[in-house]
Amino acid sequence: MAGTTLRDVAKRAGVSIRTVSNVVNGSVPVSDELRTRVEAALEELDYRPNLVARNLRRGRTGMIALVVPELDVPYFAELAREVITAARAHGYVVMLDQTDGDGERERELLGRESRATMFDGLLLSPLTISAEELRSRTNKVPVVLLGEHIFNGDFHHVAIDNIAAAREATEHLLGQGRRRIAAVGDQPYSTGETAQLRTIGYGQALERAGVAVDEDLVVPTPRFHRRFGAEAVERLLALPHPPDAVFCYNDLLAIGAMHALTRAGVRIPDDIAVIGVDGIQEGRYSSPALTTIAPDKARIAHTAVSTLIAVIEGTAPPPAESKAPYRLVVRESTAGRAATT
Amino acid sequence: MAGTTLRDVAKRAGVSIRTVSNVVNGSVPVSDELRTRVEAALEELDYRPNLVARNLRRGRTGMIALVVPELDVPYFAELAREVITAARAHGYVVMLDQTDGDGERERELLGRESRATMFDGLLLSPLTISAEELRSRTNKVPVVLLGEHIFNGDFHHVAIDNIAAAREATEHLLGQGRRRIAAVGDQPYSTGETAQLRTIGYGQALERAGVAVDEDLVVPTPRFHRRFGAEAVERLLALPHPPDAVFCYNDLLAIGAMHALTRAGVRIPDDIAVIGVDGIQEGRYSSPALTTIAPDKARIAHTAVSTLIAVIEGTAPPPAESKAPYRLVVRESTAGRAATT
DNA sequence: GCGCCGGTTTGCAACGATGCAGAGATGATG
DNA sequence: CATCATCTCTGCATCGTTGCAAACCGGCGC
Repeated sequence: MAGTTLRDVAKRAGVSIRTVSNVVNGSVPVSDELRTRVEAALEELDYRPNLVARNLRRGRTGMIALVVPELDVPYFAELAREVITAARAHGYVVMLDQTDGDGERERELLGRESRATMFDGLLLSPLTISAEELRSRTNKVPVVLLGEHIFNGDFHHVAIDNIAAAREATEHLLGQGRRRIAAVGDQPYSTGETAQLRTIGYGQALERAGVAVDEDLVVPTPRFHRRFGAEAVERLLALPHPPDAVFCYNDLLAIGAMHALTRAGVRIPDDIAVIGVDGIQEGRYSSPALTTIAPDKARIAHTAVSTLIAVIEGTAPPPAESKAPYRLVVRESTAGRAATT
Repeated sequence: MAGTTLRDVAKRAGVSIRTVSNVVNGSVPVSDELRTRVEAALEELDYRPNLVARNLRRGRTGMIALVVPELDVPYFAELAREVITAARAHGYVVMLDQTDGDGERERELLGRESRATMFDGLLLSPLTISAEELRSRTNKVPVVLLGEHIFNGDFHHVAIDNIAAAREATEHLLGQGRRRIAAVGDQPYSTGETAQLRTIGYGQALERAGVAVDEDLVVPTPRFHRRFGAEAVERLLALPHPPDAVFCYNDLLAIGAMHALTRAGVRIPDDIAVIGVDGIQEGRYSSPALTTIAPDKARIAHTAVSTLIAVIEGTAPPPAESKAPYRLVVRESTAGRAATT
């Protein structure tokens, strides 16, 4: 059952192990005669290098780990796709794990029993773990963070400018003449930093437009899932003065929100406009199609992977946050039937 | 940069390497005195076992690979989630890769340069690779197939009964009084086996109901993506006698179809009912919510992982196909506003 | 003919861990 | 008191590969 080893091939070809290795790796010149013999033997025995042994010797595995909260959340699935693609372009493969938003699981990653020694580096999209914990527990494994959760200068990290993105989203709604704009997805507690940034951006836009923030219109949600978007909308519709637009902090919330609005007989965007963040594919084909702030996931993945590999190779500049580009994609949910894309 | 090794700890604690190993693994009894000393040293030096070395020695990596066509397709993302969870329960981690439906990529997996030696086993959701290719190239890596693509007896494989599932979907529509039922997603060429099975089930249901198959209503699509569902519907609506229901071979097609129908002003389900397959979360919050045949992904993942591990450990029965359960989830797209879940 | 050179080929050690068998120490047994 | 069993603890070999440096070889210049 065990595979063919260099030794087997060497014996068969009548050369030293080292020569076979040289042929396989092509790094050192080998005479035509031996090369031919060795190649024949490789073929006959169907040799496959044992990568575990090679990795041990080389001190590199060619694997990075990507850890996201939930893979069935489209944003993370789409991001994972890009990360895998980017990693492949650099000759790396990706081990994928999910934390289910469980802090324990995130901590495990860095603990004694973690598999961290199997990876050259770690891409982490943290949900609940704090900066200090991360700093103290990082076992010298190169880490690049995805998303905004931790923003002190200790880690490389790649994210969009959440404040600006939220501001733009809100301004887009204001530009449509909306004035009672709800914000769905706030998380006013320690691990909700991304959400809090978006609330700040939302507030900035309102302020600049001279619109007062109505606290009733800022609805927190425990997670960024469809059902919480729906629940939030139900609460908003029950207000004495319901909103005329809803800025959801991600597309899933927005889709849940639209679902609830549609059920309630509210017309989108005529009565209430909806905008999300994430640019997931689902939003293109929802009814109505969802306007969204779409981060450039390919760029995020590419930057994150490149940075991580630079850290691995020791050629990285000091930790810094890298702002990823995003764009406003206007579709039916805010623009009426004249929409695009 | 390199981590602390057993040797370092041994030196520090004044014991042999082997003893440290014994403490770490806990397999062999160690006296309290030494244990204490060793544990202190482990702590002080922050020792982490080098898993690459351990794997080399043990001949196991504790990793399995999951290869799907596209991770940004919700079905695969949701399945991947379950696979990762199931694998974790068995102490395995998952390397994830995607083939983009590219046969070359699938073949690479099994080629000389593949990383297969890094995994104990492979879960493959094949899209284009043929049974023969797979058989001839499999390098003794334990493999379990997901989905219906290959169904001869050479491989373990886990899937729903596609014929029966398609029949039930169609029967559900028939049961609603629909008679002109379109089928969207046929793939009448060599690598479209799953689709072909669904077409068979569709035909069976019609036949049993005494409804003739109208070839105009069977629309092939190159892939199972939203846009092809939309395109198919556009073609169907252009027919002299449009359908009164659409059975889409997966949920993404169905969502694309509903999008196109809604845009065309067609009422769902009043004018045309829509049903999909896959039971993705997206369908719960689409407008209208999508009726679907939902395979039990957790079961599929669990069965696949268990089987794979059995193969790895040499305790597996001979290759067989395992039929996974599924259920019909009725929502608004076929049932009107009285829907559930 | 000798020494040196460049290009090949090789053996040995090492990556860091575990399997195995044996060495010590301890206590029980006759 | 000698013998033996038991329990710890240790050293060595090994997993399959690659880095290193030395050995080898034919040919060339002097």
